[in-house]
Amino acid sequence: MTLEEIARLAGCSRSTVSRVINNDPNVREETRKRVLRVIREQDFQPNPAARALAGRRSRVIGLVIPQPLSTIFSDPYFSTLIQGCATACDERGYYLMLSLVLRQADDTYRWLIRTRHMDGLLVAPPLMDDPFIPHLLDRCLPLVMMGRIPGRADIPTVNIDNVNGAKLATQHLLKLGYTRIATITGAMNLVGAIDRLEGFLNALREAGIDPPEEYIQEGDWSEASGKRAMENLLQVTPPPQAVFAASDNMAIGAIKAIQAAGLRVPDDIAVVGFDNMPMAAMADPPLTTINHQIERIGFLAATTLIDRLETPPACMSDGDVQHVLLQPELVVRMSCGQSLQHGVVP
Amino acid sequence: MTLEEIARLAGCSRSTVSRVINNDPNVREETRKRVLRVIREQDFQPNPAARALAGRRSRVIGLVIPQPLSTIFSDPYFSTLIQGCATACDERGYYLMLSLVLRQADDTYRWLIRTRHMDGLLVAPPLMDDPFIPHLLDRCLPLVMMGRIPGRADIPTVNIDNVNGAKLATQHLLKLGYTRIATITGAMNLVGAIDRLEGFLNALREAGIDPPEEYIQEGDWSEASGKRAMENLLQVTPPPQAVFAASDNMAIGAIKAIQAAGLRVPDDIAVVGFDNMPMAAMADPPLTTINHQIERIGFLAATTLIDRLETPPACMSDGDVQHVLLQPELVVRMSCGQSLQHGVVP
DNA sequence: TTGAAAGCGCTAACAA
DNA sequence: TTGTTAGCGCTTTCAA
Repeated sequence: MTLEEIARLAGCSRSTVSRVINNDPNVREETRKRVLRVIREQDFQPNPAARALAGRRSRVIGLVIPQPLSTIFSDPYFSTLIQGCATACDERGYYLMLSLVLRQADDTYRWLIRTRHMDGLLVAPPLMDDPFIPHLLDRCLPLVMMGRIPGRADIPTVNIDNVNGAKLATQHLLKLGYTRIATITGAMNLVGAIDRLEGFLNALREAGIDPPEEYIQEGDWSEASGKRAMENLLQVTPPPQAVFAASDNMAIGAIKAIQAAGLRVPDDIAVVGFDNMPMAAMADPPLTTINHQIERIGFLAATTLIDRLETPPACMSDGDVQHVLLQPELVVRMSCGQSLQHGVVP
Repeated sequence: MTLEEIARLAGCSRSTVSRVINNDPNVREETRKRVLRVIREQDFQPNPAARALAGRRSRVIGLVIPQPLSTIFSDPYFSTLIQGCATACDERGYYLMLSLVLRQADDTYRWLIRTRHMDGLLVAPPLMDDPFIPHLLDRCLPLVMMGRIPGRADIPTVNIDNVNGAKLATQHLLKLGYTRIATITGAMNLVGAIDRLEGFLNALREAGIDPPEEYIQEGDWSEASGKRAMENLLQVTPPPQAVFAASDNMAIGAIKAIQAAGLRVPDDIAVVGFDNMPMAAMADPPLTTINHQIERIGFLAATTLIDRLETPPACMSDGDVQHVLLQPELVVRMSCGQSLQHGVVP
């Protein structure tokens, strides 16, 4: 089944059918209806290869997650993010193609771009000094980052305010009266980890507190790393009264380390996480954390990219680069040592 | 950059360049070298849309996992499987496209097929009574299943011998002297869960044991479900001396339930898992389990599919349908109550 | 509002 | 072993 055959059945020309398929307004309403009926009757779907060749666009969007496959497929964070991207693509008639970066090599990226298999790229999470970015811009492949990318205001981003989120969490601990507050950071090659650490430090600084170096432990977002980091913190004298972990995963690891040492959360040490993943509410004790809309990030990023792709270059001014910054919110549960009198449970 | 331009630079015709790109043997070695040099110099990559249109094949393979996204992206099982598929595709010059099935609806599958975006499909895990399969065969989209599919010898499969794996695990428990052996099954809408239950029952039957109904608890592969199932088993009188869980996830849930009840593994109740995931070796106590090569399943399935795609229809006889069955092996650790005298640690 | 016609960049049959 | 040529099924001017 081809455009030509649909045209014959609908009693019009191939061009008209093409216009209907592409929502061109220059079609008489009656004609449009007739064509749509035939398309439906025949269960017709235009050949994507032919569309891509003639139209110079594939309607495929790539999603690049510069992390090992094992990370992508174990952290529920990515599942949620991908769901958001996929939903937006689906609504707009695009395909989302997860670009599985098998080797973290430079030429993988180049290959990705040269193949021209996709019209644009969604990338997350941003790395510090990602060698990818310059390549992409060279090749003029439209790109939306899910996360802040330092020093490049020319790339559209959709992001949550990590600095402010970490600040909210830390300020809550301060408000509860803790003064010896430690943090377990994410992997420091990621911009998000840097930002969350900054928010933590900002809050303490504003309270006139300068934490000792040993109170800042680096993790890698995983539960195991949170546990290890907490074990280190328990060795410090004096030990912290409260810990802000940059992810729920790590917060839960920290809780386990505390409990394994025979101490109680929050009575002996309070813990706050970040991300409000499903496991946070189920933890024992339920985890106080920072809620943000991960799925929405994916959705907005994909929408932003598709909008860009569908804007004729003529209408696109340089000032149009979008930077969306979503505000997170504090969710108070039990692990910080306070009942549910503050904050919002979504 | 197009074939035509490469041809001009290499001093030959477009067809010759095309032949070089497609590894056609009918090219003089000298010519081939010259063309390859120009291709490399120009960093040329043929336009995939044009290739797909002219060649009627896209070199894209779809991977369909009929499970919720949250499951796909949390169980390390899938990460490993996908890695295998992706590696094989990469080696053979194919793209692997993860088909994210957002809505588990019938028309999603139809859409997937009609779009003709991909040359073939890899599907796992097989469901009992999957409505997908008939659709696929209608549309003649080549397909390889990763897992057994009951009653359809005409579909190629790559699978591990789940029945035998479960039997090995159960026989090991029998050999250690346990007689009251229970099982926690996977989700019973999956063929693999059915098969593992069958292997368990076979082993007991051959030993002349007929387990009470309450010794068979249904889980859903997740740790939480394993915990719940084990809690049920602890209520049964007499309680089992040993438990075969159809996945490591569930085995670890079971261990936690046993320990939460103040009992010890393996002293009070022995536990055996299935899959030999990384977490199995790290569990406390380390988990006796069934090892099989998940990544290899993915690799072989993709290879099988690509071979089929590249076999001219004329050379393909109906008898060629491949059914690969990999044999799993027992890995003895501590959770079954025996030192490392049997079995193989890979 | 519609149709005719010229490609998009490649593959593959056929001819040389 | 190589070149010529006719499409693949669509989008997109341009003209009517």
